Amino acid sequence: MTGESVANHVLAVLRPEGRHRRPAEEREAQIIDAAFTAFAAHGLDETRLEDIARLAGVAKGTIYLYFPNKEALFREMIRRTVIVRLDELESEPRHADASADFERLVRRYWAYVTEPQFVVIYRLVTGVLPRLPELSQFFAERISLRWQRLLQGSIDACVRDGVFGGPLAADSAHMLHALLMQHALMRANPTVCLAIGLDDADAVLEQVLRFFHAALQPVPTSSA
Amino acid sequence: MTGESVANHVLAVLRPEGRHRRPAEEREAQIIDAAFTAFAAHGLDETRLEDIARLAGVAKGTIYLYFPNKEALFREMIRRTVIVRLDELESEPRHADASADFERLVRRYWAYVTEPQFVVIYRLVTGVLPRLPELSQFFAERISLRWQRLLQGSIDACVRDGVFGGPLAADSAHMLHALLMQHALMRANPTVCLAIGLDDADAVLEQVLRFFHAALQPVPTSSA
DNA sequence: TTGCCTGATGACTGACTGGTCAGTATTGTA
DNA sequence: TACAATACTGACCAGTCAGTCATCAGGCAA
Repeated sequence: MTGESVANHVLAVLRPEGRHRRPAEEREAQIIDAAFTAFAAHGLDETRLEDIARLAGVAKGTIYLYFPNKEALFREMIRRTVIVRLDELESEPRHADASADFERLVRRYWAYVTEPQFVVIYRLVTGVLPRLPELSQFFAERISLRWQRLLQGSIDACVRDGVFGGPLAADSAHMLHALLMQHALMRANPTVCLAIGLDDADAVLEQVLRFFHAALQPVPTSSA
Repeated sequence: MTGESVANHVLAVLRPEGRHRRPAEEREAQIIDAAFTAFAAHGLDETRLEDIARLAGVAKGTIYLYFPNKEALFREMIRRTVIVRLDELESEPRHADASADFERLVRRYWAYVTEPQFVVIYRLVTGVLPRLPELSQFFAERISLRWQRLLQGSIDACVRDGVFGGPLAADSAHMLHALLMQHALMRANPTVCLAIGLDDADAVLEQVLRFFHAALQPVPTSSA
């Protein structure tokens, strides 16, 4: 999940499966992966370091060779998971057609918040806020605000192209963000999902997009 | 916070401050109040039973006379806080004017999710989901779905009165819910709040309402 | 006043676990 | 082969805290 690099893979293949001398990066990745799985399943406090160690195929003490303590491991796990995925997203190319670009951006965002991983991280961070308030800021800057800026830029371009209009378009990214994010979170709850039919992720996205387009119609109805 | 009843207050005043013989209900309320404060500040795991006891002005053992264990206390605290507040909301009267009714309902909802208590409970529940999954269902049914049904009913009435229209109105409560809920959650994050100017709760609500009205304009622009 | 009843107390216990470190296994080098 | 270097191990320790229970004291009936 934290995407072991090709280099590490090569090393891993060259070296025997022996328990020693595995490259530090690979070890760290192993531990981070295990930490994600364990924390996702049980939360920060209910996860035993020994469980993470077992999952990583490593002794408990080994974890302390790479991370000063449990909290630091948690923090680093969050940081890497978020950063790696943002890097992926940043590599996405831009187009000239504002409308198509907007569509692609929104679909990318939707895919991002719809992945199970996202909800897991969101829950973990939310649950741990009183103890690690700086994570809140990190999350806000790295995800919420960054995305909202991207979206607003794309919306503005669409306004220039006449795809969007009306008095609300100038500051509507947070509306779109709210719609997408909240629907992604609702989808993670089976009770809600069943009750209001959010099973089909694509259908939900279409609905949200229709709604957003309706609110930002370029030609106001009451122009009189 | 859990709203000590007047009857309990009277009893409390009549009886001396002595450590014994306080009515059971009052004791429970004391403990629940203290639990809310403590859990809100530190989360489920980082809160010591002794801290709750101290806050409640009670010995640790006393808590076990009223609640079988820490988790049950937590669960009961959530349940009561949510239920009490829903009861308040249910007592709200209905009007004949659909539009005014809608406005009032939305404002009531906004006030509800905007209160600090709501975000606290939301965080606590979110953080503890892997351990207490039934809370998720409880929360969904008691808050999300219940509210969405109320909102949809009001929206439908507005459609009948010609206040709302268009093809999206029939199933738009979850859009409104998403907008309100997510903005309430964003407002709880100072970083986001500062960055996109959500300080003024009233202004945010107006913005959301304008957006929602724009999307559900009764006269579609492209009727051709 | 006496003595029982019962709610309340808080010192205590035992299980649990984050973190440590002396020791072990493996690799590299001479 | 001998020795050095070091990644790794896991038994252990010390601190923590949920939950228990012997004891206490206020209330009340006789």
